[in-house]
Amino acid sequence: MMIKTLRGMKDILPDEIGIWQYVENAAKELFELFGYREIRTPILEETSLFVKGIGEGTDIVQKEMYSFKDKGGRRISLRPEGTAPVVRSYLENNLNKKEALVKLYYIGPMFRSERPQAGRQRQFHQMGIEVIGSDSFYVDAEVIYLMKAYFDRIGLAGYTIKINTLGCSKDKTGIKKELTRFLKDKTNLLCKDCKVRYKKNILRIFDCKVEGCKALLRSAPKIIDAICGDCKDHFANLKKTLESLKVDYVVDPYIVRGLDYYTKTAFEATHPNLGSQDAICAGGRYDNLVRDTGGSKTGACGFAIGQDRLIMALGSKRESEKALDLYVAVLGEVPYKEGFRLCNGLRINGVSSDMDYQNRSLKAQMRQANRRGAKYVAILGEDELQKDVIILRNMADGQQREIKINNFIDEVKKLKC
RNA sequence: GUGGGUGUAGCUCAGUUGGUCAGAGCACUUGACUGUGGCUCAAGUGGUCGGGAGUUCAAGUCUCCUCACCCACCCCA
Repeated sequence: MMIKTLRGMKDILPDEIGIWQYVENAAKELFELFGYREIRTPILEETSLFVKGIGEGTDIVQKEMYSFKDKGGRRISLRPEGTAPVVRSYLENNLNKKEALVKLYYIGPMFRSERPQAGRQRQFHQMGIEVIGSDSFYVDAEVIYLMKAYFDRIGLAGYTIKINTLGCSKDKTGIKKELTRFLKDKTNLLCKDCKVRYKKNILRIFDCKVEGCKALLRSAPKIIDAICGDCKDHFANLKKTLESLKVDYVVDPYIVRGLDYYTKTAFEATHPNLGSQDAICAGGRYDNLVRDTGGSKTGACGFAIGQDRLIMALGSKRESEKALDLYVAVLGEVPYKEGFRLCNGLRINGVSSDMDYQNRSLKAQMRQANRRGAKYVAILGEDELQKDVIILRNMADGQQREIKINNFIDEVKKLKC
């Protein structure tokens, strides 16, 4: 039996790499215009980093992490997300000592051992940004604005930005208590999943799609009513700032991020081209993560774009096959030798060129040149070699002319300019 | 982890109630055009019908098991 990729893991082939390079290059350019600098952290980390950061009770930690012991008996995990590693690196390398506010971005693969489906793989790719070192709502606004600016820049249309606030950690525990009290004698009305959520992560009940649960929650205490004055102001200021930046958003009081570290602002962007996993980007503020990872209390905010889903939403396949400048067609042993030398000479002079390595007929070589999108074909056979020339054929109009072999590379270079 | 669906050529897919069912289109190779691409025409190379058991004179087709993929749930980017 042939060895195949692991479940939920995919090869990205040359024919499909174009769109990946496009979205990555656009991200790098734009993120840097906004003052973010790239950081690359290891794919393997100590398991405890994620247990502390994402939350012990979350599904990601409980059932989705690729965790194992290395030869030294250390418990390590493939990273399931990018924020905790970035925060770890921020602290380990004392980035906060160099600058009060640190703005970072990353692009890379993440791993979660879930059952694959549309828009979900076990190895997936995220492009994320993190701003560490500020409590200001302007940071939240910048992060959301950058997300929007990025989508616009790559030509993505039809997305929806949803925002919400979860309150500070004190508010979060308060809401959980209130909701527990409210649902205490009504748990029998909840769906099967929500009964589990009631015990495990009660805020997620807000997210339930079952009608009975939705109806029940209409009379439940609202997060926005339960949060403190500071958090209310923060959210109000954020909304005002987004409006001044002309960011269209909807307030969705039911988005509740599944990672424990989120506080205050939570947001996501969804797109209708996707299946049921329709979030292409999600993020928010995480004011406790730096402290929980071993640093001092530090405000922070960021987002992660699901690159695989983003590409799905974009739909278009970008041509990745670069057209060849010139194809060298040869006939015979000696011309082959000379053609090979010229072909390589062109390459190091900035002219993309290639040739046949299978001793095929001229017809076959011409066909190949056509398929490769070659603008010119150089034809070299015994006859030409005797005359010390090479035929240069323009593939667009079929015009041919002879060029002295000694001048060939220079002549072709001129055509490129 | 739990459901449902689908596995036939490199790709997209036909294949009737088990009995010329190993097929088509595209792609690829070659030729028509002895050293010149695209268009046309012709020929050709591609398959343990996902894998394994079973029923039968006979299985791509029926039964069971298994694997993979897809979709959905949980959860999430």
